[in-house]
Amino acid sequence: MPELPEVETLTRKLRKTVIGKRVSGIWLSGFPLRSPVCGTMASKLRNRTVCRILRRGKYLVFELGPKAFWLVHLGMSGRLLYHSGRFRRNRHTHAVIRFSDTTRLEYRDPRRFGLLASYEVMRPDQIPEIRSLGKDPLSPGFNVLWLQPVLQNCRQEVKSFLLDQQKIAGLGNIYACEALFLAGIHPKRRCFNLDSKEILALVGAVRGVLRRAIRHQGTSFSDFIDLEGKPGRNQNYLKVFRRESEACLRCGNPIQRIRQGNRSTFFCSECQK
DNA sequence: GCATTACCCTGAAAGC
DNA sequence: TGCTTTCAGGGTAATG
Repeated sequence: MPELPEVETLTRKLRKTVIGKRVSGIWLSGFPLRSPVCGTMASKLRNRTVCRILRRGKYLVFELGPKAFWLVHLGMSGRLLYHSGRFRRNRHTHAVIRFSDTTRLEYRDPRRFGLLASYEVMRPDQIPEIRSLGKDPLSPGFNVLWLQPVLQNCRQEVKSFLLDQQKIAGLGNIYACEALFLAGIHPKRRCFNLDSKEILALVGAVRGVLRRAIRHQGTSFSDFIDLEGKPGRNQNYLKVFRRESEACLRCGNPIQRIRQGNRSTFFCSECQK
């Protein structure tokens, strides 16, 4: 399940691999993903050169010259794989970008929750999906000064707040659970009830879990692998996520699991108040 | 207007 | 062993 650290890991590897390459052709499966993939995408991007690759929240944005952007979201199970030799498409391959040097970039997505789209806009922030995103938690603007008034006006449970991409862009279930544990905040606490000390702890915890995960090249349970097919290592460092009934690494009490908004939440009822 | 819920999808795991 | 059911979760439309 690619969240910010996994997409950031991919972005960094893609920059080293495909920047400067010219697209000579695009193959599309024709299957719909989160929404249908527009067939004109291939003609819009053909003969263009990848000049910049950005990450915004969990989105990858490829800039291919003036007024040509390729937007990629990996959803739950999406993968981007780089091939310098021969490879076989499988039933979950939904796009293959062929470069003029014969290397290829393959998009696979078994559950088809991802998104592929092209946009003719001047800047990435004119792409609707990007425009609606909230604050990037690794940006300087993600701080107590910004977060405190936002939380004060919000009645949501803090875990649901952290998953809301229109508020904070890039956190998913794994890192929301981990950040709340690190900050010592119960996931069902209402946002407006958090005090300034807790908000300060939350800002630090969110940044901390994301930076650590990027250092470990992302978290891999079953889905995430990088450009060369290698898994991340951060699953070995998680404190609560998918550790139901196991001992809390801080106090020894069993980790609990509850359902919140159709998602599993893992937490320690002793350490998180 | 805001918060919550249901739905899309397929592979893996659990249950029978 | 093999079939059926359940679960996982990101984003969004529908509902409360």
